[in-house]
Parts: sequence; C-alpha cells; structure tokens
Amino acid sequence: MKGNQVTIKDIARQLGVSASTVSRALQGHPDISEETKRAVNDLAAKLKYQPNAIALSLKNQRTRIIGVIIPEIVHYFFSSVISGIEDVAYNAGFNVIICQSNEKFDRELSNVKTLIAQRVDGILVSISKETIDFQHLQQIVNNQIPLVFYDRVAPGIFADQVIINDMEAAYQATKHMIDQGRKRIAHFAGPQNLLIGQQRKEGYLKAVREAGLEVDPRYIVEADNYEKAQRAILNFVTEGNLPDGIFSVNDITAIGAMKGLQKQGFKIPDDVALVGFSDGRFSGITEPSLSSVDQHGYEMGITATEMLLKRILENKTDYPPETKVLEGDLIIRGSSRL
Amino acid sequence: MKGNQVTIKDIARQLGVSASTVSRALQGHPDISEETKRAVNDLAAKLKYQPNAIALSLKNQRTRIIGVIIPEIVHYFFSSVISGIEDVAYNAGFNVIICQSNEKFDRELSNVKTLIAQRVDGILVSISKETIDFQHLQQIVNNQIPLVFYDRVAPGIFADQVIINDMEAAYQATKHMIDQGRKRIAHFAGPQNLLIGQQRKEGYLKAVREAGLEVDPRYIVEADNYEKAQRAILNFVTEGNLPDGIFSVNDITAIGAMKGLQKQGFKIPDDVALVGFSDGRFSGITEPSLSSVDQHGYEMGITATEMLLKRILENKTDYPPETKVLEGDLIIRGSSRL
DNA sequence: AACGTCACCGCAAACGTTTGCGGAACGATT
DNA sequence: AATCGTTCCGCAAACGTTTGCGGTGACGTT
Repeated sequence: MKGNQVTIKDIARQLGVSASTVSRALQGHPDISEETKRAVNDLAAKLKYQPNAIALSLKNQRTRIIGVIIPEIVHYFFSSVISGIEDVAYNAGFNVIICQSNEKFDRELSNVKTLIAQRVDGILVSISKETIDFQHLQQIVNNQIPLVFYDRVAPGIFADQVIINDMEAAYQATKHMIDQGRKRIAHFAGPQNLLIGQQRKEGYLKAVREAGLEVDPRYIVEADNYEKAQRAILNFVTEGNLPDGIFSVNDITAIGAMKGLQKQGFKIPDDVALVGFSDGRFSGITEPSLSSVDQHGYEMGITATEMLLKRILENKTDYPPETKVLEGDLIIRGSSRL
Repeated sequence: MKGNQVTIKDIARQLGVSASTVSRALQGHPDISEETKRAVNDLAAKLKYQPNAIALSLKNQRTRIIGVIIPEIVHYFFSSVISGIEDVAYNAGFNVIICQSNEKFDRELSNVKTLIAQRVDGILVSISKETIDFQHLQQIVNNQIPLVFYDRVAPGIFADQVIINDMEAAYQATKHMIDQGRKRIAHFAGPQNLLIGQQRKEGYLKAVREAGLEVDPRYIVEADNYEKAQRAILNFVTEGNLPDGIFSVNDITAIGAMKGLQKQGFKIPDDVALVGFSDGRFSGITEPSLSSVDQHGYEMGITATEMLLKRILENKTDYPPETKVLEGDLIIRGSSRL
C-alpha cells in the first residue's frame, strides 16, 4: 500500500468529473446520467478499482471486522471454533482478526488494546489459563463494543456467552464408567480458576458421590497435558493405588494417561477405563480408540458469532446478556467399553 | 463502535486546547509545555484513550495488518503455520487477518478482494486445491502489495515463497522403506495441480527408480484423505495386489490406510510399512506410531512472516523474489521400522 | 419575457489523526 | 522604541469516501 492503489479521485480525474459523481455513479444513484455511469463503471473495472475499506470504516464508524481472542490456535477444539467463526463472519460480509493469547495474561491484555484500537465491531473471547483479573474485558463493555465469551468465560462481566454443559457432560462421562462397574475413578483436572475446570470436576464429583463411592483426594490430580498425565500415572503406579477409571479434563491428557499405562503394561480398558473431553481428531485414532465428550467446537464458533452479529446489527445499548449452553455429547469408544 | 469511543477531539474540548496540541502532547513533542503535557496525559489515561487505528491507517497509508489466506484452519499443519505467523506479527506490532478459502477457488478469490480492500500491508497465501487460475494473485503483485507464498505456491507469480523440500523428503521417506527391504511400494498422491503434490510424487518415483524397482501405475493412487485411503486399501485387497509399503502425501491418509489395513487383519509394519507426511499431533498417537516427515509448520509460518515483514519495512519496488526451502525431517517410528 | 421543472453534477463537510507553517505573547537585547 | 528569540499553541490540509445541499443549463409553459 504505497499510493498506487486506485482511488475514486483517480477515476474522477481521468474522466474530468468530481469524486462525488464517481461515488454516486458506482452506487447507481439516479442523479447520474447513464452515459456517465457507463464511463465510470468501465474505467473502474479497467483499473480494477477496489473501494478503500479504511476510508469507509472511518466514515461509517464501523469496520465490519470482528476480533477474536483465542488461547492457542494449535488445538483441534480451538481451530474448529475459529473455523466456525470464520464461516459465519464470511457469509455476513465480516472479516476476522485473530489474536492469540498463548495462554498468557499479558498478551491477552495487549490483544484487547489492539482490538479496541482497531475499532472492531465486536469481540469474541475465550480467556487464557492465567487470567484472573478482568478489567480489560470490562473495558470492552465500557466502550460499548459487543462482546461474547465462548467456552472459557469471565465471571462478573456483563456479556453474552456460549458454553457447553461441562458439569453435565463430565457427570455423564464419569457415570458411564461407574455403570460399567468401575469403583476407583480418578480425575485429571484442569486449572481451577477456569470455570470449565471447576465444572468438569464438579460433574465428576457428583457422579462419584451419587454412586455412593468414596471421594479419594489422591485421585483428583491437577493434570491437563500429556506430560503431566504421564507423571501422574507413574505416581499412581509407584504408590500402588492405580484407579480403574480416569476421567480427564481433555483428550491429550487422556492420551498421555493411555500411553503411560500401556508403557507400564496395563491394558485399556481392562485394567483402566479412560474418558477424555473435547473430542478431537485424535480420538478415533488411538488404540484403543478414546471415549470422549464431543465439544462441538465448530458449532460453538457458529453460535458465538451469530450471537455477536445479532448484537452488532441491532446495536442496542441496553444489554440483557444471554447465555447459550451447548450439549456435550459423550461418545463411547474402545477405551471405556468392556 | 458507535461514537462513544474517546478521541483526541474529546480531550481537546475538555481541556480547551486544539486537537493538534493534544496530538503533540501525547507524542511528547518539545513544542508543548510540561504543564499541558501533564494535563493531556492525565486526561487521556483517565478516559482510557486509545488512538483510532483506522484514522492512522488512512493517514499513514499503512495498516500494520497482514492478511493470511489459508486453505483450512482445522489442520495441525496449517494451524501451526498460523501460530508462527501470529507470533512474529505480534512481536513486530502487526495484526493478522485470517481468511479461510476452505479449499474453494471462489472463496480464495473473494478473500483476495477483501484483503486488497482492507489495504493490508502484506499478504501470505497458500493456494487452495482447486486453484489453477492465478490472476487474482497477480492482482496483488500489480497493486504492489508484498506477497509471500507458503507451502503451496502459485507458479508464474513473481513473489517470495517458502516451501519445504518436498521432493527430497518424499525421496528419503520412500528410500527408507526400500532400505528396509520393501519391494512393492505404493504412493497415495495429492492433487497434481499443486506443486507439492507433484514434488512428493517425483521424490517417490526417484527413489523407486533409483532402486531399480518397477514403477507400477496401479500403485500410484490419487488419495489425500482418510476415506479415500480406506477405499484404496480395499481396492488393493480385492484385486490381490497389496503393496508392502505405502508413502502417503499426508498423515491423515496414512492413518486411513493404517486403519483400513488393520481392519483387514494386516499387521503394520510387518505386512505393510507406512510413512506419512507433515508430522502432526497424530503421529505419536497411533498404534504403531506413524513414521512421517516433519514439515515444521510453525517455523514455516515464522519464516514466511519474516520474509514478508522485510518486504513491507524496506518497501522496495524492485523485486528479486526469493525462495526459501525448509528441510523436511523424516521421523522414523513404528509404522515403518522392522 | 419571465418563470418553473427537470436532469445532472460539484462543493464542502465529516470521520480521527498528524504535521508544516504561521502567529501570539513575552522577555531580552540593541 | 524597535527588534529579535523563545516558547507555546492553533490553522488547515491531507488520507478516501459519502451525502446534503445548492447550482447550472436546457427546455417547456405561461
């Protein structure tokens, strides 16, 4: 972009008319003669004129851009969400600016500032694992920029949100193993400052308690990635208290557990049943295939963006925030089926 | 964005000074008295003033935005690339607009128009599987917008590109199986209008020929996804000409082959060796784990963005295009090790 | 001849910011 | 008293576009 892009003024100059005439001609305004319209449109096509979206944004006070803050793109779930967002945005004529927080609070902060500076028409946020202060998000609301949280919401912020029914899904996943006769079920939990971490643990606890089983604190381990899962498995083995079922906060953790157990010579699901969360491309591929909760990332992206676009287009300032709860579907595969 | 965002004018009005004074005060211009500077900065902080990036873009004729066209986000390789792009862009103070072509030519066309209209400072493109006409990409060059292709390049367009040494990597992958004594090696090939499809096939052919093996056309199948691989396997089985090694154009195809073969009761790697391409998160997870070529998506994103930023920042119009070739690393795992 | 009615088009302002230039006020120097 | 140098600030233009308003000329009607 160094000044050689064609503008309305260029067309006007070459045709010896004013910029306003060109503008109106391009819009088919009735005030302009057919002859002029033809000349303008022909020249515009010849020069491959593209209206300057920046000038339009400045004039119209809207950018037709929506900003997305995402913890990490390289995750099946999150990239599915982006895909859903992008599809809906595209069909509505909106563009998408992606900002990755990399699970860092500082970067999330910077992302919010950037998106506000860019005057995006709306923002979609899933907060980072580190985020416990929410002033920057409040700032979005204060600036009257429509805001929708997806998956990981910020408590206390008056905004729309779309989540899945984490507790219920976690309950179903755990109950499923109990129904198969498992008695000592562990939970590999996520960060407890994230609502989804709390909810999934709650669901697990509910199922365990409801079945009259003992809640063993040693069976609740904070482990939310491959390596931590492997270490947790080793701990179980060395301490001699291996569970007979594990509900993990996500798939990659479950797979870490699977690989760890198999390395130790244990059989899945015979010795230990496994259920993950947020059904990724992995699940069908492991041996045995992994039971998991399908989190419907693509649908979540679609839903969140639709909610956001609704806010943007009807731009009402009175804000009765809405919460949409998607159902997570437990998909039973080889890792938990006897 | 409906006019309630704080502008320089708001600050100026409240302080009874002009907009120019506020602007200079915020930049620490020496013409402005310390007293005024303090007043301006205090008020700006209090009102949480954020400079309007759109106005700046219009004035400066640069947006500090780079546009990315990507075939499909929901792929480990492509999402890794985005991650690399986003990291470099962020550190350089640039934003990233993502456009997904969904492997459709029409959508790619529309994406290009959008990015030009948005007057992005540079564009990164990996072309769709359908793209055989390149005028829209030439349009980018004509508009003097810096352009870098990554992974899937467009022939005949005078622009930078970063690719991996597909032929060599494919050659190594195939040769590796030959070295292990395989004699009847098949290739599951990608679309041949994509350079990467051609190159990987070339590498395969080179290794086969070099070993003095016969090139059997029945062993070269156009199959680049899970389902097509499964069908191809079935064909092999029913026709009774099962290969003893398969080099696939990507991992998901290799995994389709693996699952298909296992379902038929064949042993991997004993009966058939498998090697995939573009090492994803999958590879370590299958049973047996999948040999693959690590395509270094994250590094590719970094390299491409660095090349692009260089073009943007030095903004020279004379264009000796550069091609960077990254090395793909063959990673040998259980699926091809005897 | 005076007026009205069209059809067609241009002027200028506005969006928010930066910046060259000019100018006011003041003290200091001749 | 006139001039000069500083210090500090405002005016206006520019980026590309849209749009209300006004203007011009041609033609028809009285």
